[in-house]
Amino acid sequence: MTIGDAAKASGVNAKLIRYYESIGLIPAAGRTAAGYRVYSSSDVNILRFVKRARTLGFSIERIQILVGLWQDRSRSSAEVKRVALDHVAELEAKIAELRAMSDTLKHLARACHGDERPDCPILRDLEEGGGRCCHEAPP
Amino acid sequence: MTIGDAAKASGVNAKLIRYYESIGLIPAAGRTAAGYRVYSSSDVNILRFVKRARTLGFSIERIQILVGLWQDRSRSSAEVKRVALDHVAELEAKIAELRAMSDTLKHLARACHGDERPDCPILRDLEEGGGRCCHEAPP
DNA sequence: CCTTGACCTTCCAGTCATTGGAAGCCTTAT
DNA sequence: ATAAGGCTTCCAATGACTGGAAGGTCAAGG
Repeated sequence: MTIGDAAKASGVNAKLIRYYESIGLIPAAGRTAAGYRVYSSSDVNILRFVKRARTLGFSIERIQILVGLWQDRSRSSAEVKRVALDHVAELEAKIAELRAMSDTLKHLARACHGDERPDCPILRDLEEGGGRCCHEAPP
Repeated sequence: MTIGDAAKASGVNAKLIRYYESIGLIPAAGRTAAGYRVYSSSDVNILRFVKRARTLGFSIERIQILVGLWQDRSRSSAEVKRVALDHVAELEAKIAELRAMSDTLKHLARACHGDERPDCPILRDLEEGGGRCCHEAPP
């Protein structure tokens, strides 16, 4: 299989396969006499594993660890679970951060007339730093 | 005010202030005879505006627009609201994406014993591409 | 045999919003 | 006079790709 075939079979872009090889995420592929990379079906399996892990938002660094555990027959499921739960914790933290941003903005947007007049609570919040809110009593 | 004073007053790092100037997000500061940047309190206000907008997750590109609308006395609040709601839509899309990742992983982690044995549903999912799930009947 | 087109190769640059460092000038205090 | 600290510029790196240029290789068709 050439890199194009491996790309089709794995769903990972040929360019990205070369990149993954260059950073050491996947082992260096064999070569033909002309220098073309050659892939086996087990190489494609690794690529698919990586692709699925990226879909679940794992960083390249953690995927390195997961691939290592995957290949290690004497791994403990506890190790895998810990890597996964560390990632879940990061995802939840990010979600909470975005949730707070979105809720604040939705609140401000609801208070904004959205007409031709210039008066706008959204800009007022940005101007004042969002320190206080319409629902809070002054100190 | 020097750039260090403006940084303290606005909460924006001096390095970042220079960067914002270099990309044209904020107007170029005046200079002393020796070439030091000089800031006024209205410059600090712009920096605070930018900082607050970044805290709400707006991209630099959208902040350019928001700063423009903020300075424009003949703006309509509808324009501001549209920029804000576009951003909210992006935030919500990102949240949904991360939510799906997190839920899938939490589900897999719950099914994982997390002990010394190598058997692990998380790795099985990554191997198989997550195409099917333990709750689904085979075709 | 030659050309065309579709592959493959490497290397370099750009994305986004910062952050870090190096080398050198300016100001203030001792 | 000198030391400390702040200021200046420019270059490089981050993560995870993506794009393009310049050139080598391969199979089919004329």
